[in-house]
This record gives sequence, C-alpha cells and structure tokens, in this order.
Amino acid sequence: MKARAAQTQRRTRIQETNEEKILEAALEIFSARGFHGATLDEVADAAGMSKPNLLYYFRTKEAIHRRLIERVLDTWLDPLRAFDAAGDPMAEIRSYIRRKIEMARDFPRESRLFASEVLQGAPRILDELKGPLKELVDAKAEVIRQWQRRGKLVKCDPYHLIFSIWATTQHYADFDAQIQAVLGEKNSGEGRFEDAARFLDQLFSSGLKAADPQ
Amino acid sequence: MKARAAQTQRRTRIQETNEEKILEAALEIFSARGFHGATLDEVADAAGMSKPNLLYYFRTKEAIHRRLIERVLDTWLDPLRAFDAAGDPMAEIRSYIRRKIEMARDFPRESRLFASEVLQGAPRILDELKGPLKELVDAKAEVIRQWQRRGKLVKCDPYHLIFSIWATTQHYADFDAQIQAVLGEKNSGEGRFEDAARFLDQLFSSGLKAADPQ
DNA sequence: CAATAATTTTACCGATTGGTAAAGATTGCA
DNA sequence: TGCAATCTTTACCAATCGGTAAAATTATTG
Repeated sequence: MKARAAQTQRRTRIQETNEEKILEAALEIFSARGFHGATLDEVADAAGMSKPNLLYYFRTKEAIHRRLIERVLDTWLDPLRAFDAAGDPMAEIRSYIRRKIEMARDFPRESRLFASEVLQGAPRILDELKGPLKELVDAKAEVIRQWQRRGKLVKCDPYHLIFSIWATTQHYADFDAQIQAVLGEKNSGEGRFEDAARFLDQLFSSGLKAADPQ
Repeated sequence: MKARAAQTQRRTRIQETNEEKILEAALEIFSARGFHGATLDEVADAAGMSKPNLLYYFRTKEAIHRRLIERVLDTWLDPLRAFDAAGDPMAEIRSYIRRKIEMARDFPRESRLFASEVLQGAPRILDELKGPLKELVDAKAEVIRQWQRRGKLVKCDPYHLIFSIWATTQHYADFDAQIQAVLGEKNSGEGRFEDAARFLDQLFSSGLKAADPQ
C-alpha cells in the first residue's frame, strides 16, 4: 500500500485540491508558452508550490500535459456529441456554431493547448484522434448525410462542413493575438465574439440553405 | 570592413547558399517542433553543418526565427494584396480562397510556423501585425464595403469575412494531423485539398450570394 | 604566390531544466 | 496520544542547450 499519489483512487482532499491547482496553473502556462516553452518552475510557481512538491503529484512534465489534454479533448467534443439527428438540421448546426464560439470566448486556453498539440503533429494524442474522435465524427457525418438524403440540407461534404465549423470558431481563440491586432484597440472587449457569431450564423445559414450551385 | 556575415550586402556565393540552407532547415524544424522545441543542434544537423558554423551566419536562434517569419509573413499576404476592387466580387473572393487553399497544400510548414507564433501571442511579430497587416486588411475591408454599398455583394462584416477565409483555408495546413486522423488513411493523398476547395467554394459562393437574411 | 579575408572545426562554458534523494513537517486515525 | 502515512522542503545533479574563443582551413585577390 502507501501507493504513490494519483495511482490509487483520490484519497485525501489535499491531493484533490493540489492536483487541481497544478492543472489550472499548467493550463495557464502550457497554453501560453507551449509544451516545450513552459518550465516546471513556472508551473510550480503559478500553482503556489515548490517544484519537487509539484513532482510529488505528477511524476513528469509529460504526465501533467497528458492529463490536461485528455480532459480538454473530452469537454471539447461535448458540443458535437449534442448533434441530434432528430432535430432540425439548420437549428442543430447553428446551435453547434454558437456553442463553439462561446467556448472559444470562454475557454481560449483550452483551445490553444489543443491547437498547439495538433500543430506539432499531435504526437501525444494521435491515438485519441484516430480512435474516439474519428468515430464520433464519422457518426455525425452520417447524420448530416441522412439530412441531405432527405432533402433537409443542401448537399455538401459533411466532413469538410465540420472542419469549417471547427476552423472558423476556434480561430477566434487560437489566433486571438492576430485578430485583436487587426481589429485594433477599440475592439478590445468581447464584441468581436458577438460579431463573429453573427457573421458565421449568416454565412452558414445562407451557405447551407441555398441550392447547390454545382 | 570585414563586416560580420549578413551585415553588409550579400558578398560571397557561399554566404548566400549557406544562409538558404539554414533557413530551409530551420523552417523544417521550427514548424515541426515550435520555436522552443527546436534546438540549434537539430537545425544545424538538418542544414548539414556544425552548430558553431551555423552561428557564424546567424548570431542567435532568434535571429533565424525572425528572418524566417518575416519572409513567411510577406509571402503569406500576397494573395490578399491581389484583391482587386475593379474585379468581380465573387470572382475575387473565390480566387482568393482557391489561392489560400493551394498555399495550405504547398506550403504547410510556412503556415504552421506562422500559426505557432500567433498561437503564443505573436511576441516577435506583434508590431508587424498591428502595422502592415492591419493596414492591408483595413484597405481590403474597405474594398469589400464598397462592393456591398454598390449592391454587388451581400452585406456582412468584411473583417470577419476575411478571418473566416483565413481560418478555413489555413486549417488544412495547421490541423493536418487531426484532419488526416479523422479522414483515415484512404484519404492520405492530396484529395482532401480538392474536396476542401470544392466545399469552401460552395459555402462561400452561396453564403455570400444569397440575400441577407437578417 | 603571398597575404589577407572568409569559412569551418575543435574544444569549451555557464545557465537552465527536468528530475531525485532524503530529511523534516504535517495530518489522519486507532 | 502516539504512530504511521502523507505531504513539503532543502539540497542537489546530470543532461541539455544556446553561445563563445580561437585555432585551423579554405577561398579570394593584388
């Protein structure tokens, strides 16, 4: 017994709160500096503890990162899971876009952490992408195809439709520095997310409702 | 005289070819591992020279990165510069999208290098973004507004229109690992770029042609 | 062909970083 | 209360990394 921390089930309240503090700090640092750019000293400092103490809860830097990105990937896919075949296609899609924009606004660090990982070839989560993610997307693409077969949605590649929604929404978190630079200081509030939501709603609404021009 | 390498005008052919070899190698490594994740030993190795020899041509790691990203940012904006107020709005926009998709296909490393920098807050190029980039986008947004005022294009926020084009096209370079994981091995050729081009053309064509539903 | 300038190699170095050993402090519980 | 388990701190280390000094080599030029 006396198993090392984080191996057996969560035992003490100290463990739970300290692991949470570490993950919160690590999210802050990793998302801002990237995995390699972040140092454990920084993370430990942000978590309000010493580095050896941090390493008491997570044995390696990678272990922190792994736990962090697992959690992010999971919550990140919730909106897509909500995609309902029984619902109205345009309502489902518009609702999905709105949710994703809200997540970009409310959880930009999570988005950037994920983007940073994928950008470098997703070395630590490739299996997750090829497995659970692919299965979920395959299923939802089939839902979209059904809608299209029944004439309830304009025909188009369902995979690239999903990709375009991911791209346009996450862009506002991942490329925030560029967007704020271009829009200038006057737009420094959260207005850009409102404007983005309005624009994307318009683009996808009319873009997917209209008859296929091909 | 005897100025250090790369200070005065390009003198010898050796300098020119070696700097080119270094930049090519650095693009490969930096885009794959990020600035912090890349090491000078790796870059020097990929360039086929020793580290001190590499540092004879670029005094610091940052100097390499700076030169690299300056060049990328410049060529990256060429398609946007080609935006012509005199041309047909939809033709201009569709042509812009096609070019950007081609760049994502042909220059993914450049796209990723840029994305990696912006993702971390663009610490090394914020001035470039707030200056030249913003001015260019401002000018092109005004072109779009003119088209809209003359009834040649559906009304929408021109800035977010540009953002959505950047997002959807660069996504195919930056998130390639995810896209290939989702599409599976059968789609491992370059077909996904063709499919993406077709989808985006359809989305933006009908999405911008249709009457404003608001 | 000297001689001078440009390039490359060899041998290092100080700082940082992820991680460890082990003693000390605290907590939980019988 | 006392003891065992958990948690924290102090002191440290080996490896890596960006960068330098200076000698050795190659190219250029008068």
